[in-house]
Amino acid sequence: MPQRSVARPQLTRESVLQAALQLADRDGIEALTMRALAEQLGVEAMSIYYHLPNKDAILDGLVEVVFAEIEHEVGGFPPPPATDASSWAPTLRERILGARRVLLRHPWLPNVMNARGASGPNAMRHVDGVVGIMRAGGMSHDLIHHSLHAIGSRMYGYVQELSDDGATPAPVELEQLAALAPHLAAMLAEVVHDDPDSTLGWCDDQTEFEFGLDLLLEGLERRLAAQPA
Amino acid sequence: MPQRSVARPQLTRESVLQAALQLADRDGIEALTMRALAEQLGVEAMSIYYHLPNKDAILDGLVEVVFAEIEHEVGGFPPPPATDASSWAPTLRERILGARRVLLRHPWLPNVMNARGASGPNAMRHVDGVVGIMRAGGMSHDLIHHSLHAIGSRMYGYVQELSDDGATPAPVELEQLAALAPHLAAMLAEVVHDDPDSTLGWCDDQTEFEFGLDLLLEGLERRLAAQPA
DNA sequence: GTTGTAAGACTTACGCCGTAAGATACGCTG
DNA sequence: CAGCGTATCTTACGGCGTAAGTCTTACAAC
Repeated sequence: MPQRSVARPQLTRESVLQAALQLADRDGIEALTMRALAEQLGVEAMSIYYHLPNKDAILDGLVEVVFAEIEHEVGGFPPPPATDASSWAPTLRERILGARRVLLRHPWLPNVMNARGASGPNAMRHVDGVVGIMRAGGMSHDLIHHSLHAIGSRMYGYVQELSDDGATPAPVELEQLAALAPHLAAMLAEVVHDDPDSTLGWCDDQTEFEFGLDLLLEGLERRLAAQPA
Repeated sequence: MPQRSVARPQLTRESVLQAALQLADRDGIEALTMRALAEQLGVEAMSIYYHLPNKDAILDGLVEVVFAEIEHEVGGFPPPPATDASSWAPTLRERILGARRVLLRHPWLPNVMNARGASGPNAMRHVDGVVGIMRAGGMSHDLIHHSLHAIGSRMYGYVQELSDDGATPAPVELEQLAALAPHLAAMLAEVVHDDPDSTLGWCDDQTEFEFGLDLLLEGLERRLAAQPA
């Protein structure tokens, strides 16, 4: 009846993801169902499956789309080479605040990342940029590693420190990673190598948790000491 | 046929919650469906609804059950009166690590709290204990307020700093809260009062976010300075 | 032109989910 | 024995993700 004219795609992976983003922003992530998404696209639900294999792929795609938005917000993921070694902290601060600005536009995203992870290329390059900034400031890979855990909640707007596995990258994956995120790959290579029993769970979650906790407690003690009596 | 003998309850709110806890721990939170839970209890799904109004009530109940477990782990929520004002940080540290020990046994719980919140009495008394510890250390209510936001992710194993509303308690609720969580209520009374436009969203999320972020960045700068060259 | 092929949509249906509505079995009190 | 409240079961509905198969169209080869 509606006289659909061609078989050239009006539906694409990109248009689906963009519609999904709009729908989630407008009505919340729980309103993002295959049927609702199809309706927004003027199409039947099953038609989406030609372009994306399942709903999880849509969620993963959304994470990547938002990281692309973050990249634009912070002016590109490979940060400009630092001219001043002491400027790493303000640089990092601005980068994290920029990411937060984007996440505030998509407040449902942290939950999606929490459920599905954030291991696409854009997310990786974001982390890589952070590692690069810290590296330019003179931090060791080991300290950077701890720092990533500590600021994780600020980078992503959430944190799940209770993960049961550290998601050890296989050596093969590590090579692929090097092309995409060289700083991150270098850090992993060194930190994993240092740990003799690196079969799995190469992060000691308890240690990382206490590292971040002590950072905060020390800071609070200084704030307390500076408090007007 | 199975000759169920009595109408005296074999099912209770408590037995349902305990079975739900077991099921979530064993098979993950996504396996916690009304039908699976009923089967575990040797009962039909709809029978559960006599004791709990819906599934969300079960999730809320689980949060409270786990906070009771935390209370037991840390030796009671009203912390013992501090003998030494400088001991607040180690006391708080131990309390947070204790909570983490419990959350590690129920790794699905942070996600539930993220989705459903943690506003039951046990959760409130937990926060109240933390406020009490900080208060005994000499912190102002204002500083305590900031600190709660900063350590939120450590207290709960997660953080959702992107909430859109600050959940302003109505004055009536505040009275009820005072009975349950006096330290927390005192803090809220003061902090909310200080803010002239306290109609809703009395926390400035951006300020709180930057407070916690700067705590971490300063700490990392000190770690970097202490790093062997 | 006719026909083959494959892209890109649609149709139908299945097994899950939470739960509304109501029926049923039992013990207790009059 | 009648009636009532309690606790459980039965049935069914609408919505979910998606497996399987079908239909329409554009285009290339003859």
